[in-house]
Amino acid sequence: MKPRITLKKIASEFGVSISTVSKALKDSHEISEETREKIKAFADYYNYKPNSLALQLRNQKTSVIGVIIPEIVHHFFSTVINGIEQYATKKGYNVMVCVSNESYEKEVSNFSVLTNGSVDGLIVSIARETQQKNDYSHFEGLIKDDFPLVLFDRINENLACDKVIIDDAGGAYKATNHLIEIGSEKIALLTTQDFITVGSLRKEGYLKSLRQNGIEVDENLIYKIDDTKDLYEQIKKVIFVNNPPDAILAVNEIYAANALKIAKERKLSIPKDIAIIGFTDGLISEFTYPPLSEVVQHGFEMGQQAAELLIKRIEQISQGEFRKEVISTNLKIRKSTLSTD
Amino acid sequence: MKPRITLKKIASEFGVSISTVSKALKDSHEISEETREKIKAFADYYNYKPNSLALQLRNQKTSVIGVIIPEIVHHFFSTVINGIEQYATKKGYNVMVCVSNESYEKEVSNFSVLTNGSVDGLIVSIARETQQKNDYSHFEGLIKDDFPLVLFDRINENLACDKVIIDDAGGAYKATNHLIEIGSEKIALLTTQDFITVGSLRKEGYLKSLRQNGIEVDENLIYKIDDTKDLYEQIKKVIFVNNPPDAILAVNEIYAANALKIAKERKLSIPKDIAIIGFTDGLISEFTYPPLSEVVQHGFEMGQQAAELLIKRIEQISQGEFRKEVISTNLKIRKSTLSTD
DNA sequence: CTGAGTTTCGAAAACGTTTTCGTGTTTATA
DNA sequence: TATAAACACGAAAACGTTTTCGAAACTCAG
Repeated sequence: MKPRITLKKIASEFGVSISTVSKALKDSHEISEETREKIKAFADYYNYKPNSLALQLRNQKTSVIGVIIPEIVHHFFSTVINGIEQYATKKGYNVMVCVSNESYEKEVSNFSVLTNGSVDGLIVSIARETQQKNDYSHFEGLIKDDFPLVLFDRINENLACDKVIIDDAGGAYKATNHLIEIGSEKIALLTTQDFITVGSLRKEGYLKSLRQNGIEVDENLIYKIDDTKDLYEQIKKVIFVNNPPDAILAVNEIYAANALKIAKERKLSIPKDIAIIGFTDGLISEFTYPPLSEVVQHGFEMGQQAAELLIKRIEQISQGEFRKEVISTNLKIRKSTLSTD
Repeated sequence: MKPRITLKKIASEFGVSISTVSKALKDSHEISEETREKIKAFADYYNYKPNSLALQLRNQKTSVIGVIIPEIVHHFFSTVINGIEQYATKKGYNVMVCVSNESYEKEVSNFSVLTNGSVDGLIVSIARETQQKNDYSHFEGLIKDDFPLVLFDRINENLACDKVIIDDAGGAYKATNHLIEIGSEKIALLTTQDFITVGSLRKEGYLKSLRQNGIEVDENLIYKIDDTKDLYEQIKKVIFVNNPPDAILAVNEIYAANALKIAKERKLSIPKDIAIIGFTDGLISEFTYPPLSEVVQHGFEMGQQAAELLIKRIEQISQGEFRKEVISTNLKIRKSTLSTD
């Protein structure tokens, strides 16, 4: 690669000092019209652009925000990134993305790479393994130094930083209410293991709705899916039983889509025999048969919010007092819960 | 944010020079055991880590690779990023992602932001608008300076740089052959507008298969979908006609899924009345009813290949002679083309 | 012609690091 | 005891930029 042209080279070209060149290029009145013009012409010709590393070092500011997510091949997370990216770009920031791959160790290593001066702040959604280990020392280190940090979706309540979550409990509550309204009585919940915060929050919303509607909670109807094992087999056990549930609330799209598929394999009519609704963020729901009703999670807004909170921290527009933004959900009713009687 | 600790601060703490501290921390034999130990202990206690900006500036190397993609909320592209990220991480590089949003202007601005010293090289998939305008001056500027650059998927043949594409023509050829084998005679092609290279390559494969099998090409069966307009309405015109095709090859998953949905709305039996296969990269195909057959594009491998090519350029392992890697596709046959007679 | 003011530029510090080279002190050897 | 070698450290340059401050040189009024 050809070395880029620098102030020094331009300076030596004209036998002037570096400072003169710098000022000339910034149209400083300190430099004579004549000198200015010739320097600018030359710089222009050689397509001079200030080296951003040098600027970042001098200004002690990178204008880059780091994002660490558990996976990137995931509609929800990529939607959030999109929101982050868009807001960041608008504010003159760039985005550096790292993937923890749900691994504690990779998350820690991402932390150490990103927080050595290369980014002004960090937006993180916590890896599964970290939630499982319940070890947040890498976060605490940053927090101690007041490093700008925003958590989203997979958060930890005890960490002192800005957070943005979706209204998990509320969404599950609304969805369960909806199922009850259409006449469901035996509603199974397909949720994650307990240590995944969003899973347990959604479970709470489900429980709240049942209680309010006077439906007794049956623990046997609550299935905690292990994401590291075969989903299909686990969900099969929900539906291929003697007395299957008449409705399913799934905490994500994949669980819901699998449930739908399996229900059809069991020749159940949907939603007549079994209604299905999922927390869904992707494109699957629209194209299943019947299309899946969903709790819509507004990932894009979430990303924007996260970026806004972070940038306000970085630029010291907000100080002290950490905020927790809750992105509300809404129901999109499709044929999987809409009985067409 | 608390300022991070630097060599200078450590030096002044012990009344030694910066160089001494630097050497001590690197276990240089030049420094006495005693001095070394106390400096290391102190640095450790204050969690010293070298400022990466300073290192990058000094070493003239950022160990960051920039990626510019048209969209990020897109299964294929995020899969590619995943491949890039994984390979890059393995080689000690970080990834900076920018989204052009299919816009020429944003692509150009991404270029100028990323190529001012903040990345060692660039991996790009060209924006739709750029392909339409056919203006590649921003690429040519980089190429003139031998800036490490790799194009993937949406490439331009005339640009002198490394490229990695999938075997678009081959995939379409295989898919069309498959449709013919199962007895289809009137095969519609749902493709993109001509300026999208992958679309036109896939069309070529389709045409080749038809010709080889002695089927006359009917231009009326080739539908060029405009992505900026309503897909559903456009695809409806393919199927809600007097004599609908008995097979459809779609150049992406969304077209295929829509076609499937619409065919069912028209009460066509799949694959009996109409077989459908798509170039698909996402999760939809598995969950439609019937599940969609697909030409599998190996996005992850593509990302890895792109990263490998780029890093070899950056590290001057490869020089001159640009390479063009072709990632082969394979067919995944599902019920949408598998007649179960 | 002198003093003040203006114009035009350069030196140097600063950001944080690494590395080469030099220098002073101590130790060992003849 | 003189000399060489080993040891322990510091100064300074380099990466590329911005900015403050100082200083020449020039202009102009009195």
